[in-house]
Formats: sequence, C-alpha cells, structure tokens
Amino acid sequence: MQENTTNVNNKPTLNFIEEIVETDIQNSKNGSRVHTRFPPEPNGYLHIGHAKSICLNFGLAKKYNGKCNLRFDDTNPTKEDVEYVDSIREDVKWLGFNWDGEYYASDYFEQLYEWAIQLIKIGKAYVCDLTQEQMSAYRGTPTKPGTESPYRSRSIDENIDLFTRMRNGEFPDGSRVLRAKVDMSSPIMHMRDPILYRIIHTDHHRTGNKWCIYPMYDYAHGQSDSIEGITHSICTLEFEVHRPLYDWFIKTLEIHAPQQIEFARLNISYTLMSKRKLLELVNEKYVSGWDDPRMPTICGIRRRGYTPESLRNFAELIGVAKRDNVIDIALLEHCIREDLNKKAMRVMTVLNPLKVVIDNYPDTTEEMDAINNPEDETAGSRKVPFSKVIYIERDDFMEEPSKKYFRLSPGNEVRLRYAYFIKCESFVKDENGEITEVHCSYDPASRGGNSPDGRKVKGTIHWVSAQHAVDIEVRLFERLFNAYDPENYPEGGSYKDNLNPDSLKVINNCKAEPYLKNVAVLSSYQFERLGYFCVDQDSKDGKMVFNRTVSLKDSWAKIEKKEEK
RNA sequence: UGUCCUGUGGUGUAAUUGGCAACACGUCUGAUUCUGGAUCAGAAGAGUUUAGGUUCGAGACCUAACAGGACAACCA
Repeated sequence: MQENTTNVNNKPTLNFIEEIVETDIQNSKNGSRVHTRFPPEPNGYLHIGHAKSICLNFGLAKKYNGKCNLRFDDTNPTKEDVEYVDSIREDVKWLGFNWDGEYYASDYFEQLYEWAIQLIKIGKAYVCDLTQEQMSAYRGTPTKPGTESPYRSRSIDENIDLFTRMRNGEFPDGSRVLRAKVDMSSPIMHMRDPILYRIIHTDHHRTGNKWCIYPMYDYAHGQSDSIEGITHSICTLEFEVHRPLYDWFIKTLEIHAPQQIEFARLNISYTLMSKRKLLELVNEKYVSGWDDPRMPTICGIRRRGYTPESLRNFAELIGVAKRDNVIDIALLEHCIREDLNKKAMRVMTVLNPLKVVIDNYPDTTEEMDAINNPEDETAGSRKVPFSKVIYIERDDFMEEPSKKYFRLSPGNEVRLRYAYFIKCESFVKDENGEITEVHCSYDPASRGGNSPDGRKVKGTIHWVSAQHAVDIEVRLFERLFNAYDPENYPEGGSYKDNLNPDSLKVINNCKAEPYLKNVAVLSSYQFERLGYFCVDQDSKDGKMVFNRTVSLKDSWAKIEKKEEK
C-alpha cells in the first residue's frame, strides 16, 4: 500500500471525509462510534466506481475501528434480481472486505410502513390520486414553484384508509401514491411533496408477493441507515440535493440521525461508468458479458487479471474529494504493473512466431536455467528446454533495422534470454516477400547468456524451443472506447459510435514454454518483454487461454513513434 | 433565469486551518540492467478561475463576477 502523503508536521493528510469523522470522534458524536455501509441496488454488476465507494466505506470502518454493513437497496422489484445480489457479494469479498452485517432494505418494509402510518397521523403524508403527467405538471420546474395537489388536504382517516387499501392490493399500479407533505414551493425539487410509496404488483426477490406497495429510495434509504445505527452515510454527489429530504424524514420521525456525506464519483479516461449503458453493451452483445475483460466491472477487471491489492491501492491513490474528476487510465495500469511486477512469475512465450534455425547447434536438447522472478528471490528458478529450432517474436527481427534497433538483424548478434548469443547469418523469404525462416549461428561459449570474452550484446530477446512449445491462445485487449470521454459524441450520435472496433484481438497458435501447459485459472504471469497475462476461464485441458492484463512499459515503442515523425 | 455543489501543474490529490505550493501518475534526460521491464539519479511543468477587499503576510478569510456540475422517474 502506498504511503499517504504527509503534511508539514509529518502527520498523514486526511481526505475531507476522514476529517469529518475525526472531528465527530473527538466531539464524541454517536459515542465516538463509526459505522458506515455500502448500499448497492442489486440491479446490475458492480464496477470500478463502486470499488472506490467500497474501499472508502470499508476503509473508514477499518481505520477508525468501526463497522461497515453491506446493505442491498432493494426497493424496486421490477429491476432487481438475486443474480445481482450474488455477484455483488462475491465482488465485495474478492476485493478483500468482510461486512459486519448483511442487510436488505426489504428487511425494513414493515417498519417503514409503520413510519408511513405515523407520518399520516401527524399530518405529514397523504395519498395522492394525481396521474403521473398531472403530478409532473403540478411539480413545477426548478425555477418555477409547484402547485399543491387537490388531494393534499384529505383527512387523516381517509389517508389511513386509502393507504391501508393500497397495501391490501385494492388499487392497480400507478393509480395512487403516498406522498410526504413538505413544501410545493421549495426551491429544492425533492422537497415538493416527494413520493413515499408507489403501487407495484410485482413479486420481490426476497419478500415475494407479500407487498404490492414499495417505498421510494428517499424514503427507504435514510431510515434504513437510521435503523442500522449508521453514523456516516457516504454517497455520491448526485444525492447532495436529496440531503434536505434525508434530514427531514429523520427529524420528523425523531429517530437516530446518520450524517450524509457526498463525494465525487470516479471517472476514468476512455471508460464508460454508467450502469445502464454497461447493461446495454452486455444485452446488445458488444461485449461477451458482464465479465468481459474489457468491461470496467469488478468481475471484468478480475477476469482481466487485476488483483484486489492493485485495485485497493488505486482507490487509495485517487483520493476522495468533491470536485468532478477524470482519472488517467494510466494510473490504473500503473497500479497493476506495480503489483504484478513483484508477484508474477516470468515465463517465455512467443505471440507472433518466427522460426529460427541455429545451424551449428547439434540435434540435441538441453535445459537452461531461468529465474522465475528477479524481483522475488524466493520464487526460485526453473529449467527451460532449448534446441536447434526455436521461435522468436516476429518483431524481434528486422531485415533493415534502424540505428536504434537492438534486436536481431542480418549480421547482428543478440542474446537469447538465459541461453546463448546468436548471430543472424541469413534468412529465407517466400514468394510474397514474407520472411519465413532465419538462420543463425550460436556461440557455445556464451551458454547461460554471457560470453567469457566479455563481449557485449545490446539486445536480449525471448524464445521458445519449437519441438517443446505448447500452443496457447492469447487475447489482447485495447481500450473499449477510443474517445477520452465515451459519453461525448456528436449530436444525433451515440456513445456506441466511440466503441473501439479493435478492442479485442485473439491470437491463436502462440508458442509457450512447457511450464504453461496447465496452469490455474486466474493465475498471473509475466510473459517476458510482452506484458502481464492471466489464465482465462475458457482454458481447457491442453488448450490454455491467456488474457493480456496490461502490456509492459515499452520505451522501444516510444522511440519507434518518434522515428516515424 | 431558482437552489445546491465545485474551481490548485497535462491528470488526480495535498498544503492540519493565514507564513511565499507538496506528493503520485504521466512526460523528458541520464545511469544501470541477460526483460528497450524493474531499479536509481535528475529535469521540465502550476503562482492556485478573475477582480476587488481584510492582513505585515491569502491557495486558504470576505465580496462580486466568471466557468463547470447536480436537481423538474411512481429509478437508485
């Protein structure tokens, strides 16, 4: 974990939420207790924006010896499903967090109902028969005050009667709602008699057909927080304008008052974060599923090969504040490279094979010692078979090299990693001018990779022995969107116009050293000089599939780019 | 023509409460290296949206502008 930055007194700096929490602790607010919650609606898969919130809420609880609940905000049965509940539980766990209590807003339906009755009894809620269109017209606009509903002055008895019958299923969907009686002329739209309950004759994934009226978010969320004894209710900025209503319910009901605090949601360059649109990408098959490795979902990122540690570190690095932000995708990539550099075993694979024949090498096989991870001594070493015919990367040979090219070219000598120095003597082209084979000579004295005469070579390239190679499939991913902000598209267009048509490239028949013949799903490797790769769940016995998590930093690519100019 | 929120290097976050702006990513040098990786050393890059004001002193406090964002689902 990265160190926090420190201030002049060498104390770690706090984000604005930690500052609030520490002040509250000092003032013995809530008995100096800290209790947060992560409250997803089970209507989709979690994405990396949620990961920020998860790290924040669970992190706060951990830092201040408090608790953090997992609470499903399941107040809309038409959109929610157990499939999502399960995936959310899995994702939070995978990220490395254990919740103190697992709750559902639906656990509180009875209590919420009783409080609604209470509100009616004190004249703070009423049943309204306005149609949706009418209600919208009565509500006014942000700049124009609303008008009071003609049903606003119903008697308490009539309201109780109607609301009870709403619950009993006597009315069809949409025919009536229960509204709070607040202030139709408030400049805050949410205070213009917001809806508390609506009629939905749909089975709920937990309560079945017990209810046909369901509470709205504003009515359910704060009270759920209150019931659970939440002290700091942290949410994203778009709920800022809801806070007066959040406080109004708590105050009117005279129950425990959590403090709602809003922070700016995460945005990442070239990445789409809207749940609704991600669902669209899945439904319309632009991606293979929620866990497509190009998706910013937690399960997608996991399948891509990101580690929980790298994500937690990312959440730490991006900080928490209230201003709109766009995090450079390069920071995310930095986090996974940093983590995998320390952990991932090195291995040699050739993605785009070019056959190399070492003419003066005997027809035998020998085993070369290769270090498993230069960053981790305890990782040990392994044997890699070497023979007369090997594959190298097509990019590692150039017929007419530029002066800064250090790899194999006619007459040039390079090192085969952990093996020998080889020198290119000749090469063969087919009728299309494509190079099909390179012939080299090797220096037997350079075994292991160093020449006793102290001769230096500039380039070291990776290789795989042809007769020992195992075929693997490799999936290379590029960003899903070409646009810095995928949501920014010309008029009449769609965010889908920003989709990158080349975001997935599948390469078959890549050559790997034998070690990779059968490795565990989700395990990560560094393919030397190429990048970090992770075993995909589509792997079958004898046919491994690897996802490229992220490439290695490539300073050669930069030089190449410069030379093009 | 309402209410609320936010403006600090390219990006993000700091500056403990008023003492001449720090850290990370990115970028660029150079060293080193059996990964053009990693590592190490260094550099460039903001005078804090603007204008006033308070003060010996303002990124921070006050006022006013300007800019961006949120709010008008029986979604969350």
